[in-house]
Amino acid sequence: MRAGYVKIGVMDKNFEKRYIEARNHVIEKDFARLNDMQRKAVMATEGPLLILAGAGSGKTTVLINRIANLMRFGRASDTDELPDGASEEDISVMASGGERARALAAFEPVEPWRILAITFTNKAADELKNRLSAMLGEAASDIWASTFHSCCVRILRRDAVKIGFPENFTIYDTSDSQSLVKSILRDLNIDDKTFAPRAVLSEISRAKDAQTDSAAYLARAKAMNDLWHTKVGEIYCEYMRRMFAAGAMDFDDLIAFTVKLLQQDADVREYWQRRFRYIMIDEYQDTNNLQYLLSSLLAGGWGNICVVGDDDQSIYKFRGATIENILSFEDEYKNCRTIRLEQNYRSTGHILDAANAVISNNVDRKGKTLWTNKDAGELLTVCCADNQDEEAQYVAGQILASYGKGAAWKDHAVLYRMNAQSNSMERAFKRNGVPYRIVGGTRFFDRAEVKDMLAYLCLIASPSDNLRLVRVINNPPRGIGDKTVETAAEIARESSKPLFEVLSHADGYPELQRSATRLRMFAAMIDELRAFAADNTPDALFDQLLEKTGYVMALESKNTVEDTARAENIKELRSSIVGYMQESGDNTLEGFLADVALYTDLDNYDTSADGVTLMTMHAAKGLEFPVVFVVGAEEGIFPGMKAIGEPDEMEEERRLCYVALTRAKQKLYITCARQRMLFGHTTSNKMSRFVDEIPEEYVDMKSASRGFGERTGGFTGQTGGFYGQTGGRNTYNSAARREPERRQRAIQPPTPAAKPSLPDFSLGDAVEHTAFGHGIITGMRPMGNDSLVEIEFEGVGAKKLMLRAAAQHMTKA
DNA sequence: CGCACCACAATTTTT
DNA sequence: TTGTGGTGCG
Repeated sequence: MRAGYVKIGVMDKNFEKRYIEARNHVIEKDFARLNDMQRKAVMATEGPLLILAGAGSGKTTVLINRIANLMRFGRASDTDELPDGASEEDISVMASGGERARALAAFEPVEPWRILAITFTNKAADELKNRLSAMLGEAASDIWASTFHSCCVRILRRDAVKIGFPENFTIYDTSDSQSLVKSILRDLNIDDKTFAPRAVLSEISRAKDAQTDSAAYLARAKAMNDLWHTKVGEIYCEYMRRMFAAGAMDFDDLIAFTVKLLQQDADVREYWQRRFRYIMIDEYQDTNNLQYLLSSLLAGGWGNICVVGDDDQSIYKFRGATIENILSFEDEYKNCRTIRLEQNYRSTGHILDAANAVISNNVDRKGKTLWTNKDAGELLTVCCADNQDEEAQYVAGQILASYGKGAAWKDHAVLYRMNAQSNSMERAFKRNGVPYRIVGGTRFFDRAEVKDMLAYLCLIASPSDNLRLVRVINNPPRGIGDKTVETAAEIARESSKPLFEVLSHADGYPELQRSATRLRMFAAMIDELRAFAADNTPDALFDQLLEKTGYVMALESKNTVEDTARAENIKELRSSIVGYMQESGDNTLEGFLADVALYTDLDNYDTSADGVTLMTMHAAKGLEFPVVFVVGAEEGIFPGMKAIGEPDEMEEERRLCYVALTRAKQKLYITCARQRMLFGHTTSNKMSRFVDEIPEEYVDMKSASRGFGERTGGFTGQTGGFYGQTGGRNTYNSAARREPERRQRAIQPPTPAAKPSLPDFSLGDAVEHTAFGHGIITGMRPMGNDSLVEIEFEGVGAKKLMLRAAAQHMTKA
């Protein structure tokens, strides 16, 4: 009981209660569209809050509405306090509703810049920002909605000096770190087989996550007499030394140094703790130790920390996420409230039941059961194909049929465990004329040419960046060989001058005599560009850079398809520079470079283009599609080989399965292949245990096999299917079970060779296609033992299809 | 110094 | 099977 309202309380014991009720009523009205649990989460503003949000339960909606609540009503929805001068009249005004009621209900509305919302990906942060400004307008732009990393960069930009870094520190991405480790290995004469850069880096990363600095790491390894770890410790030390010398931080450092800064500097800590009154963290199940420390440090002032997550969707253990953070949140924050969001708005009943059934096999979880108001919907379809090509053909066939019934291509997604599995899918889609888009693979900022140009820009911005210097010094070729660079680097190290300095005065070193002119010219060019950068905007600098370095010229002179694509990418990079300047209003090169290292998401897929989405199950997290195909459901693929026999790993795979299944809104297919060729070897695997974990009553079993249901384009005529008939869908293993039919099927090579004759279509034929409708064959060219046909479809236009595949979905009209 | 050829390995991925 | 990285030759 606070002094402020005691006098009123004495006068009327009920007043306080009635006031709060009226106030809550007003606030609730603003969030009437939420369900009870969601609203509860929105209105619980004070203190630690754990929101366990199941897949598709409207998590982001809750986050956004919670922020809206804070900004409109402050902590009114979650406090017993009454404003000074609260009166009986206020209650009646609030009861009457309207704008005045809302104004009265507000209790210290929160300024937007006091709210921090942290996500993992730029995409999620952008989505949050967009939805916030849609709901709250202009004021939303002052909310800190950012990723862990960009949040840290903003904090570090202010005080990096306090931990010994220049405020314009550069950020190394993973491949920068890799090259740095590689060059360290070379310089220290360490074998890169026993000390694979990747493994070393992940060890360093783990050390950083545990807040073990390089000296401590090395000391401990030495004390334990562990050779491998000692060597890694040495590499770690050198790595940090060079990072520091270059004024660079890697992704882990951004967080580790921010944590360090906050831990050791009370002024800085208090500044931020005072500033952020409300902190929200999305995808909390994906946080690692450092991120946990960061969040609790930032929340240390007001203690208003709200974490949102789903322990069942924790699928990033391999990159350091510790599920313990969410599992132990309630122990960590004793006065914590926990709210479960279990109503799912995404999927139909059977899909949810299946997902629930699968995930219930995990032991280590908070426990949650999704439910829905929707109908049971269609049964899941599980389909076994003979091999991966047939599997892909089946998927393509189902999609064609679905498209034929009016669905858009982009309503469909194909999810696989490994990127390598996309190949067969891609081929099948090409054969059948299904437009598709692959998400993932090599990202824009990982392309060599883009990295090259960025390296130039980094070098211009900071002369001490040896790593980037080495990358571009002979790119395009300038007659400066590795040997020369090596020698120059040696000199630089011994005289402890920046490498760039040595190049500028190359004539002064006899060892560099031979290429001195070339080195000097390179240095002069960079100097010139640097001078240009001083009084020009980054986009102008970029143009200048392209011209001076001759990079694009070198590409154009080659004139192959790849090089044209590279030139395109460089243009794309230019537009991202312009984009940065427009969006941030900042036109410094340093600003752009800092941003770009964190913004790898440039090829964020445009949802406008209509096409089937192909991606890994990991990449699908957070997305949804009306129709989802989970392919490669085989032991050894999914769950992967590495997980079998490892209970923890298996649980993670199962969570991945849960994520995959819950992506589907209306229809879910699970497919597998009896035999699969992967990495050049053919294997035959059992059906995934995850399929077994789905109760049979939710599943329609099918077997995709040549000779069945060809014309219907998807074996839809075969209800029950092979395993349905035998009732033994839980075990198909050609070694263990010996029905002749099965063996025959497994052995029979389902190659086109088995069908030597081409389907009977010829030039000029009118055809009726499941998906594309009526058309005329306007072209036909033999290709291998197949034929490439060109068909002019009415309303759809010309399509190039492979005859064998197309014939499965086509009749002569 | 550039190019061609061979060996080798290959979950999952964001920042 | 595919992509990458290292080596050896012209």
